Amino acid sequence: MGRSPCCEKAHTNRGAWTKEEDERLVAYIRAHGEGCWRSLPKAAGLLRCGKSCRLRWINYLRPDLKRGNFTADEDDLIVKLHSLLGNKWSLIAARLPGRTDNEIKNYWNTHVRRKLLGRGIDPVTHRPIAADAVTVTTVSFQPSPSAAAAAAAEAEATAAKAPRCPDLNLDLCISPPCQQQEEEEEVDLKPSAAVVKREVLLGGRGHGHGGALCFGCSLGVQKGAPGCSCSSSNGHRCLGLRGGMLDFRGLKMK
DNA sequence: AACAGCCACAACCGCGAACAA
DNA sequence: ATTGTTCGCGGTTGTGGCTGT
Repeated sequence: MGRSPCCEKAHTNRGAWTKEEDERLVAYIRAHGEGCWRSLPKAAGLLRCGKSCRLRWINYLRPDLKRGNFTADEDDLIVKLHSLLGNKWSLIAARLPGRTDNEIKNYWNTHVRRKLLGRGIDPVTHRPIAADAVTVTTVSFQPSPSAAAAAAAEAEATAAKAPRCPDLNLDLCISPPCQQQEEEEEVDLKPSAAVVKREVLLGGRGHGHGGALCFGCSLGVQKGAPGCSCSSSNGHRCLGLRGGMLDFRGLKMK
């Protein structure tokens, strides 16, 4: 059947946005709010596809964007979150107020990656490059809770032997945006106000839940099972993966 | 001053998930 | 249950600016 194109390319502008286009887009969203990107360009009088408008708004025009250089704290947090989440830029961005996934992705590829390589750390595995020849345990998730628990146990055992990020607390809790999470020794994962608005995040579209997520839970361990220390009543839908388990990096880091 | 190479970032593309009909 | 549409994500590309020769 074939996939229908996202827009009629023949009649849309492409490339860099002009100031006028920006102004039109901002004015329209101020007046009508976000949403229905497909019809937005026409309604706003823009010769752009909806996708392009969405990107432009999210990555550049949104009023809550921070812009400017990344701070050392942000830098550090990006590294930690990347070691935990991999290339899940949207999830990482959700924890950095005022930053977009695209911005973080670019920052990672241009600065952080190089910095880690310079320190002799593999930016993919977050391990010393020389140690990469040693076994790499792939954590893959199965629907069976017991298998997931086994995977979690294996992952924890592996982490104990060769932590991917030595200063990373693997009992890290990742909580939905509205979650108050102030536990000791936790990475500060407070959400941005902008992010709160987004449904996606760690609860899936419109399916957020209020519990904190422990590392075991994020690996697919059922609530209450050994290895789970979170307060969620929904053990599996951690990290927004509604239909199944988080394929954590076997879930391969590309 | 002109050119080449590099770098950073904005924008695009393709795919999968979610949702509606 | 199936099919089509829309949205969001991650990878990749294009381009403008900067620096060195």
